[in-house]
Amino acid sequence: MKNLLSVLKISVPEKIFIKDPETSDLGKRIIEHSIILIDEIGFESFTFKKLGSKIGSNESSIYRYFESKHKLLLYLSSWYWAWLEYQLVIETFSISNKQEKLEKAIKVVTRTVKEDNNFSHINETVLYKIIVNESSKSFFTKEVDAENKEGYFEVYKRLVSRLEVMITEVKPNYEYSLSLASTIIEGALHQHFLNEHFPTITSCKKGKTPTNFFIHLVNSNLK
Amino acid sequence: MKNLLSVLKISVPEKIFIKDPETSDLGKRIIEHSIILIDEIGFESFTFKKLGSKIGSNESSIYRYFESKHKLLLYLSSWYWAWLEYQLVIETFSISNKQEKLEKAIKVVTRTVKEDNNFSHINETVLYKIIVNESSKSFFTKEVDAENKEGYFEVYKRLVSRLEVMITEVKPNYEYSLSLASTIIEGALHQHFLNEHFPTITSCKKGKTPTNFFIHLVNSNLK
DNA sequence: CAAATATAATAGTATTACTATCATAATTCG
DNA sequence: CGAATTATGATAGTAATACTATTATATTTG
Repeated sequence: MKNLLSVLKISVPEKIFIKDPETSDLGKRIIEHSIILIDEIGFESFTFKKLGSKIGSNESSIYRYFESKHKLLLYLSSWYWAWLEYQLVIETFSISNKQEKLEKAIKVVTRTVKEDNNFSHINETVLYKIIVNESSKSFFTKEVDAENKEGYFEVYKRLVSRLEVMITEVKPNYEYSLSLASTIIEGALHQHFLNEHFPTITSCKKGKTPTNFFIHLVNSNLK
Repeated sequence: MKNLLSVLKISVPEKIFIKDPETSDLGKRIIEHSIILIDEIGFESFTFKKLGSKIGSNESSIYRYFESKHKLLLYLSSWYWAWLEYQLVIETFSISNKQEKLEKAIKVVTRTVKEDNNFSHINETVLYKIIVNESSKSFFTKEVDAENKEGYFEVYKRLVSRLEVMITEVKPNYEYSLSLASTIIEGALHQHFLNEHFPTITSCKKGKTPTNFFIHLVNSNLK
């Protein structure tokens, strides 16, 4: 994976940023440390001023890359979903058995990101924590519909669609494949959150993972 | 329902408020209009100052009821879950067939709140919209664990537990009943959100409701 | 009717989420 | 190489936010 990604670039919708952070050293430091800082203090308390002082740069310089911290969150989310999509595609590509392929897909989209793949400045393990805890704030806004029209959520929607296709392959006449796909992806994040903060309302603990839960759910559903 | 609730009072954990808004006219107006205003402008743009001018009262007076707008959101969420719990209990109480009872329970917790039951100053239809769009912000914070210890999420967790009990009644040896219960409750909100904002990634449209989806899912799962 | 309590009015504070301007450093290109 | 362009930094400023504090005025209760 490391080798492949050294030639590929995770692609995020262009309208999300003013200047592509991948094109400069400062840009990369913005991304790298925004992930760390948001994880540390939470998205609400996160400001460009604080980030600036963390990376020894200026607030105004960060504004040259992102219009607002909301746009930065959109960037991080899109990046994560694109990265997951990439993994989904390569890890299922060569599997011809439909059932097996779907099972692998569920594994990929529901597993906890624990190891840092660090082919880049982005720490995926920490980014994953942000996705679990903060990413929904990127769409629970009054501007969702306008931003959706601008294509800000394309990557996420494409990932759901890819999973949906695999579900439909296994059970062509199933009426709720899209809802099942979106439930798996969002539900896995939610179960991870519950495991960490509200363990009394999740079965996912001691070896029982969200992956186990969703594979079991899908298997008995599509039989 | 209207009659029963005129003697009952929806009970919200006491630590959430400074002064119980149910005990005064101003308090009730705060709740009534905060729901309308949050729905109108979104939780981010909502302020006590704006609410004050809407209800012809003063910012400082609202602070005597709630420490912060975050606490107000916790109040509204708890109120909603308590109201749902109440409906869950009465609507399933007399059903002795376990399968049928569970199905009714899923209906109650996944249905769209469309009609206003207006036994009180609270418009449940609008409150439901807030739950779909804003309520997750009440737990996606750096203070969740501390607030969880204070009991702020008790009502929500109790609702999940009640559903879990009914699932276990139908299939005692099922390993993931808690995760299934939490997935149904959170997942239904998510599907409602998708239906409104990202219709391309949900099957729930034109007569196909989140209720249909989850009932189908659970039925084929627990068979 | 006095005392207690609730509400309103006003002021003040540190911080936020920016925008604008100007200076300086680094890069590119003829 | 030197000029022009572009990127970054420093500073200042603004309206709004999320409060706290104080004092005044209603309203309720005993």
